[in-house]
Amino acid sequence: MDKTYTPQDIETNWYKNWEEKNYFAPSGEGDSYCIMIPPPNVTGSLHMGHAFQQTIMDALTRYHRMKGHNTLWQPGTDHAGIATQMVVERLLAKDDVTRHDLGREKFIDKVWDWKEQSGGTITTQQRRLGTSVDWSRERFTMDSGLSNAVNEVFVRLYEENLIYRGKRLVNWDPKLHTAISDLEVENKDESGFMWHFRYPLADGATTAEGKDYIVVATTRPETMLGDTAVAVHPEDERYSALVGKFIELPLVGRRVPIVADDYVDKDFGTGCVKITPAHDFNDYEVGKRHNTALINVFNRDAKILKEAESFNFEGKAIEGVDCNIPAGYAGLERYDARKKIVDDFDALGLLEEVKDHSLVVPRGDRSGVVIEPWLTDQWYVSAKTLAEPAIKAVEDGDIEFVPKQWENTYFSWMRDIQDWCISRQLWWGHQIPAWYDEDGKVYVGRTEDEVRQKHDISPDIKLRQDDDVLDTWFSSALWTFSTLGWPNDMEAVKTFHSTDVLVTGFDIIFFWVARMIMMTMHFIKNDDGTPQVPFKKVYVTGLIRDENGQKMSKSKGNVLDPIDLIDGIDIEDLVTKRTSGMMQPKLQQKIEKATRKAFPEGFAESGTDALRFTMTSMASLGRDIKFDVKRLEGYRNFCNKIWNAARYVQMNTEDEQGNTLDCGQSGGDIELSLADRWIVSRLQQVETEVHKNFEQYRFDLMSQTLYDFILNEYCAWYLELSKPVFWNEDSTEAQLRGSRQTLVRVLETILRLIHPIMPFISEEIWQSIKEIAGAEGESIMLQAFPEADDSKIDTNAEQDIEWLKGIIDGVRNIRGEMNISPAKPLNLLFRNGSNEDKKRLEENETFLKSLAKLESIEWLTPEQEAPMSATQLVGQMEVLVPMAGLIDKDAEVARLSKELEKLEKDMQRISGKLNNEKFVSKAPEAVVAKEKAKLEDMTTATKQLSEQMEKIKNI
RNA sequence: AGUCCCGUAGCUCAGUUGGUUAGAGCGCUACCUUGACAUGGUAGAGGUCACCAGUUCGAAUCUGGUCGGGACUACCA
Repeated sequence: MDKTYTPQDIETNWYKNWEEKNYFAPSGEGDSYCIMIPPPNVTGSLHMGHAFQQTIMDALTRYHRMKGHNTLWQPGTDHAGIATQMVVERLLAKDDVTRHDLGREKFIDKVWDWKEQSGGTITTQQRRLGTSVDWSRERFTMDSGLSNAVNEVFVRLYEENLIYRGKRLVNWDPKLHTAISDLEVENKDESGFMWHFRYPLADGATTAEGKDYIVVATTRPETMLGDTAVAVHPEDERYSALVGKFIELPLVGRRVPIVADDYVDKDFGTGCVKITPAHDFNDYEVGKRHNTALINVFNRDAKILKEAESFNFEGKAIEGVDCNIPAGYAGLERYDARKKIVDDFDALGLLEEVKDHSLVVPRGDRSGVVIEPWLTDQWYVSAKTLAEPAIKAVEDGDIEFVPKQWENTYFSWMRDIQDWCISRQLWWGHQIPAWYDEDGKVYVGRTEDEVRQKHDISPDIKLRQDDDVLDTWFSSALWTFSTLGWPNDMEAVKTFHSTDVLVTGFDIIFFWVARMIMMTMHFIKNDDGTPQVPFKKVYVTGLIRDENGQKMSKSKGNVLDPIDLIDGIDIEDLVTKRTSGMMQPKLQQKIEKATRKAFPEGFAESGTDALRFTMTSMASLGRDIKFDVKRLEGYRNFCNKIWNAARYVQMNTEDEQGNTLDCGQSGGDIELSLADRWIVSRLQQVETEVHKNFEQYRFDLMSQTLYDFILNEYCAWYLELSKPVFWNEDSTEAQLRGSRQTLVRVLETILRLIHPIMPFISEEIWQSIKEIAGAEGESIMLQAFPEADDSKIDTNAEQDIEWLKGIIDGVRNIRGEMNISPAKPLNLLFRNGSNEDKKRLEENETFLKSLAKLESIEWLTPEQEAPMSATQLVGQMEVLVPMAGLIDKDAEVARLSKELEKLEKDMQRISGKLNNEKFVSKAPEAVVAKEKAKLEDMTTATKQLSEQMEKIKNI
């Protein structure tokens, strides 16, 4: 092994080796265990969230593989309809070409070209993380197999009347020219205005107050061109006489009825609401109840039409409705139209008031523009039916969320689920398998041929396939079974479905998790016809945030690239990376400043293992993670520590020529030291703990357990305790063999324990010690995961070590507080010890002398006068360090009084408890006994220490 | 408006069914190049567990409320 730990030297090599040897593929033996990767967007690159989630998935995968399961971690990417189309369009725009110039087919070819060239970015990056996914099974949502599954699902749902087509209001993105689902709309608080308009009453009607107009308030004046009613509350006395009468819509001149509807809030504004059913979701419902027309005034760019279009609620165009658009409006963009409407009302004296108003504005999550509710023909999945069993599965515990509170989120959405608009007016995606004849009649089938056959359509009748494609999430919803070969090849489905756990973020519980549950349960059934869930557990991770708790985003310039943390990056490159492509110089400066302040030196190389360990150590449940680079540094040092511990092991299991020494791998007498028995005992407990942590998805606790054991027990104590054995010329062969064997086997077990989290360093070290550890095999990743053997738990050894540590810590404390050089050997005196103490000292004198750096140890009899000493208590036993020439009197007095003060405080608290009648009578006996024992110990300790202090004071 | 989460050391966080001397990492202070490791070691300082009330012999932990921070959903034109 090299003297220094350099992760770069080992990581990529081992990954290549594993992948080439096909270790990631399922073994074909044992119970199956399967995780489906949440398919990253093919346009994407690796971010901290991926690193976090994939670390967890890989840890689970490696753990189960080592436990002997037939383990599959299924990789792949999704085609990201809008995002990908936008990327390619942007590239084309550089050459001044639009997708319309190319036409649909050529454009799609371009997208595939792009995918071939750049779509692999994220999978290359994933390999750097050490992910043990089965690359031979990699899938892409636009692959023929998955596309086939999409078609199949669409056709079957249509045949079951669970997919339908209709003219409805949708969330229309006027920039991208496509419908989007309600989930893709981000509602943001923004400030705007509330305009109060006077609408003149028709036919000479007047209000109760005698006015010849009523006042409506709106935040979107431009929609008034499409008003088809004015609504008031049925119980609003101010207006009850007007219900059934009309207003005359200003500018337009249309007669519009006044209707009563309890959607209206009497107390809000004037209590009168203009109703524009074709441009507002609430108004749509009101209009429907009163059977008004739907009047659309916008084109797909959200510009005003020359003439409005009228429809009924069946979506049919209707005649006889006044569709007049006043002069000067046609072609105006919606905000220009708004301004003109307001100006025109003002000019007519109909603008009563303008107020500042904060409102919620819907924006497209991709385009960022304001979404327009717009009347179009779209395809929908009727979700209610599908949601029912999906809700039940979680209620019954067939699917469990970890942590559980996310089930609330899931239920609240599912119980009020809306139909899902699945058609998108894009080119990149799964084109909807529906065909229209020349009369516009629709036929749905897997292929055009199937449609013709089924409906007996002669070849000379022209059929045109629907132009639209399906929402990307529609194909993602099939991910757990489409990737396994459904519907054609069911073998892998039978083996691996239901999958075991889904690891994902809460941000896509609705988008993906819920829809996957619905689709899967509808299509995948057990032999007895009961639905199969897509996964049994959903482990919901927190979000990774920046050092200030902000969400990471490119536009904020606060993203961390996991690869930069692994490889390191200097500050100049980091600044360049974060500010490149920024349009605003001001923002650029701000980001540069913040970056330089947060990371003045950039990042040092940490390696994948350290990053992964950092991820798991922060993975507590139900909490976002403020990523702290300092933690990463700490765990990089931890890796270094493991590396050096392994070097120590190697140095003590080889002679100077590099020949391996006898570690008992081929038999021979073995004698174990106290330290050996202790570390083996502790190891069993750690193993049990790690299994438990995996079961409960407590990767943070697992990391803590491993960190603590490796650093504070194996390295800090055990390795030190092994030195006296190896350095003692009197050690027997059996003793040497015993300690060497323990040393190397515990290390080997540690490596297997950390392997799921730190695959590279564990493999690298394992390879160099496997033989002396008596292990066989090509790779640590195929070894068995350690299982605890309770018969190796040795309570006596643990207590003896505690005793030993107590003395050593005591001496170290005196050295530290008294400023005695660690190099100075001390003469130690013991007094007031029990037989147990005496026995322990006899057995462990060499350990003590070596670790506490002692010259000599002597017992004093109780009556023997001790020289002036610094004192520590171990139980009742006094450990004395004579002061002559070493110890400052005042310092020792200060140290003792500090100690006494602490004791006093504790004693007060405890005796308070014990004097409480109720505590003694009601608390469990064991608790009372424990408190009593404590108090007794403290009383003796106080007595001993204060006597000691008096003596020193009186010198 | 509703639902949920969080508030523990200077910072980032653990603390599993109520009983600990409330822990870890980083940072800080002092000392130490000792034959795995200065990417190290040893010792130390640092917390009225946001606040109030209640349940209990006993509360960081359970209940209710207050304050503060955050997330999601739904929104009144």
